[in-house]
Amino acid sequence: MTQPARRRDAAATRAAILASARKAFARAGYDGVGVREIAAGAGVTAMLVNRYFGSKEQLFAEVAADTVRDAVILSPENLAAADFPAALARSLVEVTTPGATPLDGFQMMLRSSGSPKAVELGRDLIRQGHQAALVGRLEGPHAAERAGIFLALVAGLQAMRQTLELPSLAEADPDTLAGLLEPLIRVLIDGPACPPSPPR
Amino acid sequence: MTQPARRRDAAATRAAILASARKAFARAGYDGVGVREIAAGAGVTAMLVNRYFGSKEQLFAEVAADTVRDAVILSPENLAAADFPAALARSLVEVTTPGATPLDGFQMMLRSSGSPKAVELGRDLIRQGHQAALVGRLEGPHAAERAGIFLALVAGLQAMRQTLELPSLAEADPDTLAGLLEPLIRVLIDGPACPPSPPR
DNA sequence: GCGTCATTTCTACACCTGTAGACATCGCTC
DNA sequence: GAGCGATGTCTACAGGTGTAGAAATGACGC
Repeated sequence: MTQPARRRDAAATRAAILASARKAFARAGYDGVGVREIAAGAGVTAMLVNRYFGSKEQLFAEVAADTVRDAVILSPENLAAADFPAALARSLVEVTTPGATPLDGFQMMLRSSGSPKAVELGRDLIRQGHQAALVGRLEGPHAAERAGIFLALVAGLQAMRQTLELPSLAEADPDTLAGLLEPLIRVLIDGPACPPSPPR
Repeated sequence: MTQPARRRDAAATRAAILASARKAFARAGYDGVGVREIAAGAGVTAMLVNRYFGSKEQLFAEVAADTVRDAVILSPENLAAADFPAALARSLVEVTTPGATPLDGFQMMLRSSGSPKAVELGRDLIRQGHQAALVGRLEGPHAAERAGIFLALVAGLQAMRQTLELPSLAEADPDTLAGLLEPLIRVLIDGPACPPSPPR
């Protein structure tokens, strides 16, 4: 199964454990996966996991921090996009597509939400990572709340499309979905442009 | 601790177990709570739970079905409201307020999303319960997708406000939040009224 | 008052969990 | 080639899980 090419390489082993853990945590959540299973996915023994990361909890913390760092929705490209709402809508659909799992961070946190420690960790990571980046990009009042609503939309879509696999969203046409989401996000970012006064 | 008033009452005992399970599942998710804990909350023994419900899984199924039946967002009053989007926004904020837990169904499903069986159950319940009701109320194209997006918004807000307790949403002013959500929901329900062509 | 059945509890069993300590083995350096 | 530290495995342990069967205890009808 696991290629025995790497015989004794601490860095590679560590990375293999991290990768296996990330996949496993995203699939089953903190409580849903055991250390032995993670270790088997990396081709090592359970004890080695604790030897490298101290404990399952610390391993989870490291994985969670990685997922936040690798986030793609609020990437520099998107944050600098000319049409910010459109870029967000497109990324949002891509990132929550059932098959692909480029953004496993949110799903991992949602699936781990039964564990208080995982929740606490996730709150801090999301606040310091995603929310801060988005608030910096928003203008107008209630930036924090609006950023939070956007993050809620991300989390909810992820939950409904990837975790719960609600058919109407999971099997929807990506372009249709993006087309429906774009005006929503536009309202959230630019404000309800139309009722008070037609801009431009 | 638990009042020994009820000595031998099958119906009351069953109800007590259901209530305890509902609270426990909403708090910690399917995997996060044990049968013994649920039983203790109802003042009985663990075995009685299995005797009444067959297994932990069947107990969860019954609890989940109850929460869907008791849902309040898509209540008949809201579905018949003159200003549908406004009513939804108001209920949405109420229902996802951190302290109160009137809608524990979504939170329960989110917290239980590590368990495949719980997920499958939740998908069917949400589809047959909430989504069907909302689709029936929507006009225009892509009603299923739009209903799904709204449900995603509900789930996401619940996750961010009650489960993760993201400060910018959990501690936000309810009226501010409702004011921000209303135009979003309006776009989702009435369509982007302004750019293409004023309907009606 | 007593039999009888529903209601409840006790004991127990495999199984799984995260983690600790002792042991083995590989690979580099001198 | 020998030594030695790093790297990895084995065995084990408490504790917890859901669940099955047997035993006991209550309440009701005759």
